[in-house]
Amino acid sequence: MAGLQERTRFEPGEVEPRIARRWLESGLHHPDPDGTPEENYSIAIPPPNVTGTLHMGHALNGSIQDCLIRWARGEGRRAKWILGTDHAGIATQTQVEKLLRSEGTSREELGREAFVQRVWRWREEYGGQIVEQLKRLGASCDYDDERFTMDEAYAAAVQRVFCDLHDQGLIYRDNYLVNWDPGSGSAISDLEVEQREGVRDTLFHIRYSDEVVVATVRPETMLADTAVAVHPDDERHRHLVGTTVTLPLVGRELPVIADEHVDPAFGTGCLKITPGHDPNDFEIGRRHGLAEIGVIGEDGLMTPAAGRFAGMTVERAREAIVAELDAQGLIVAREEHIHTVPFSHRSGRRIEPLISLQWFMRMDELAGPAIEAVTSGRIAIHPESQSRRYVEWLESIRPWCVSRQLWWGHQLPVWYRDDETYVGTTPPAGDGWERDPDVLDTWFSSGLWPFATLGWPDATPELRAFYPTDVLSTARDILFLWVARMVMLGLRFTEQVPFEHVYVHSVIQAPDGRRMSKSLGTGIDPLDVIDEHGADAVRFGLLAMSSTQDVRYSPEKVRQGQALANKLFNAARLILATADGELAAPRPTTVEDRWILSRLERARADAAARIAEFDFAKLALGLYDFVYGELCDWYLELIKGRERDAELSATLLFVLRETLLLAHPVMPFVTEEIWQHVGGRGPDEGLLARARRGPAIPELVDERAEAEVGRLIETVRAVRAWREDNGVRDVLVAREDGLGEVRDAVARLARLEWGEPDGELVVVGGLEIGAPEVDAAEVARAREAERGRLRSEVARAEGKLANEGFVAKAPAAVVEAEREKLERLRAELEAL
RNA sequence: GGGCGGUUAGCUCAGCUGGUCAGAGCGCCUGCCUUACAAGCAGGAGGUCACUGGUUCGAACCCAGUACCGCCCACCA
Repeated sequence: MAGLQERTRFEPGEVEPRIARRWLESGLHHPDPDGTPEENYSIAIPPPNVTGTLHMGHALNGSIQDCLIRWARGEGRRAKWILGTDHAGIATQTQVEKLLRSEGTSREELGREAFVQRVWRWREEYGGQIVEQLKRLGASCDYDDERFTMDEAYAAAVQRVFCDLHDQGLIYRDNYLVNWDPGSGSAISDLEVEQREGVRDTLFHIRYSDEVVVATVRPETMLADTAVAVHPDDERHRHLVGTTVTLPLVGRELPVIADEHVDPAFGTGCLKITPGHDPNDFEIGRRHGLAEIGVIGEDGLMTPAAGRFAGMTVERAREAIVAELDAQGLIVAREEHIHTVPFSHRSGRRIEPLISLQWFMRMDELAGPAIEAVTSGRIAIHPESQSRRYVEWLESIRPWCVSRQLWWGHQLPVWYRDDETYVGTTPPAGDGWERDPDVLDTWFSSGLWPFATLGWPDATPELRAFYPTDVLSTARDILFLWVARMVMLGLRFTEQVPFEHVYVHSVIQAPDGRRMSKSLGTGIDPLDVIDEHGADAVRFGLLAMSSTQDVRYSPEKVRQGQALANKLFNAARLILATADGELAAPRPTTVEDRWILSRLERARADAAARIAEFDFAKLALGLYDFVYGELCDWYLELIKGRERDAELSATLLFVLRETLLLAHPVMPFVTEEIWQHVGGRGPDEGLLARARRGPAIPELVDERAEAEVGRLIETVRAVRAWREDNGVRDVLVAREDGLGEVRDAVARLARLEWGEPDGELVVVGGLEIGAPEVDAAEVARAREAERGRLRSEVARAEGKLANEGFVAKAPAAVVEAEREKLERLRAELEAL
């Protein structure tokens, strides 16, 4: 390893692989399962899809979680970041099917068993890339204990939960209208449906009888109509209720029913009821006991129930039906209709609602406790505004369709024989049983994530030590899809909340405000950015960008992080070149020592507060401010002229150590690299990642030192600004004015000599400075400008104080402050 | 159709329960190779805080409305 002094720049490309290897070899990320969940710290990573690669969202969330985990380690806690990947049913199956197609074969050709084996093989080969990519980010997950939602033990937990819920009557099989996704050839849950706005369709007005004209954008579904509905209060149609109309093309008699759902103002006020292919109509149908006819099959073709249209595709059938209706003159109007239409989130295909025999999970009984966990505060959601969304969603929760017509996933532990159904974790005895081919919704298995990863249902040491977990950090879009379900299942099966805090982070948008997405070409690959700027820079940048609301990606923040890493590196070089000796308690001997220790103490307290409130942007930016604005700009400049002694060394090394520890959760690589060059580390402190932050020392906060150095800073700045304005570079003579301990420092930084100034006298930053070479007229003009500024400020303050309302109603302290300000301004004006 | 959030310097964003709150980083301008860092240092310019009313002694901050932008939820054919 090269010495620190030979390099003037922090080179992430050289340092990161070396440091990452040391961390991995050290085993620091794999804590022993000792102690209690209260004293330990754990986070279960939102398991990325096995097919996935690292995107900005992962990088942000990884930075957040690693920051929390490393912060906890710095407290000396056993910290476990539970790692694993999700088998991601539809996504993975789709990916492998695509591969098969390119090989000229297909899932069907292979058959189920071979296909599933093929997916496993695919996973061996290509899966889990993302885990390697997390290492690049510096994420200190527990790589020694990686899980997969299809692992044997995990699968057993899934089956167990399914069977238990079935035995408890919460899981049942039913014919129900589901969201059929023609893309994946499976039912999907409500949450996987995206309501797309602004879809243009033709609304056909079709005459069913002299008095009944209905409107629909899906004429082909008329074949499945089983009623016509009108609003019960609709005067125009009330007399029709109880009569029937004849369904054109089919000849079926349809009862006219009355239902509140019908909007009398829409179209003619008559609504065709198609329980088999429309969610609303399905509800109405169930209310009125109507027959449920399915004319569109799961294969996307018209079913035998469609009569002479059977076998046609939906599109063909529509054309044929419209043509026949036209021929009979039954289409009375066509108009363009713009409305919202459901699409599959997975495949992007338009949802085909149809009735299907599926497995469902009743949620009402589970929702209550999950709501209570949040309203009672046992689970805190950050930002708080998200908890209302969570509660409202749970309050109106509907049954969850958990079966999927896929091959890749947890196959249902269900067997059928004739009319018998068997549900159990082991196959039934006897012959003739056939297993249900369906698999479970991926979110069913990931709903068990925080405890199934730790070995549940067995009472493992890991479960005892790390469950419940502390924090669950995630993006907003899976609050319902995943987080709510973990809470429900966690409470049901472990009788504990699965985590105490939910942090909902922002979504990073593309710089132009669009979504970052591969298909839009707006994605930015975090690995590219790591290559270019380093992992510390990316972590800092993403944290600094993060917010409670969505933010645009800003490369400047990453560069700011890179600058900070470099700054830390160089500050360390200076400190280590200046200080010798060992790490020790600080023994401040000067005002600047007391000042930096005071500022450091505040920075540490501030960082702790930011972590506690999940404010990562302020954590990162606060760190930047401390390192740049205080440590480097002032303290390190102040000690440059100073004689080296043991006391200075002690303070420098103390400040360095605590600053590194403070910055480490945000920028682990550069801080670890520096640490390796600090002498006199303790026996357990070979790695910064393992070292413990020193305890808070409130006594280090020193208001007097802060005031004195504050005065110094103000004075130096004023003199520098004045020099710039007047183009004066020479050393100047100034009359010393009660600067006390900081007089020499001011003189050095402002390039002054104390003495009796002669020539033109200027007052700068409260000092009288002799400025021989300055143009007197120029000085006078500057002085006049300053006078003008002060006068207007004085006038403003006077006006305020002359205002009776202000003096009478404003708090005394505010009025007093205004008076003092006025005094000060007047004094300054006087001095000029 | 409901609900939520946003609109502050050229850009990306901070500004807590109203009273030095008009800020930061980047960009821009000026001057510096000052022996940790030129990926640096010092200094500077730049904003009617979306708009319109209101409340208040006082509003970027509170209230109402308007205009854009974004997100979530929703069964109107």
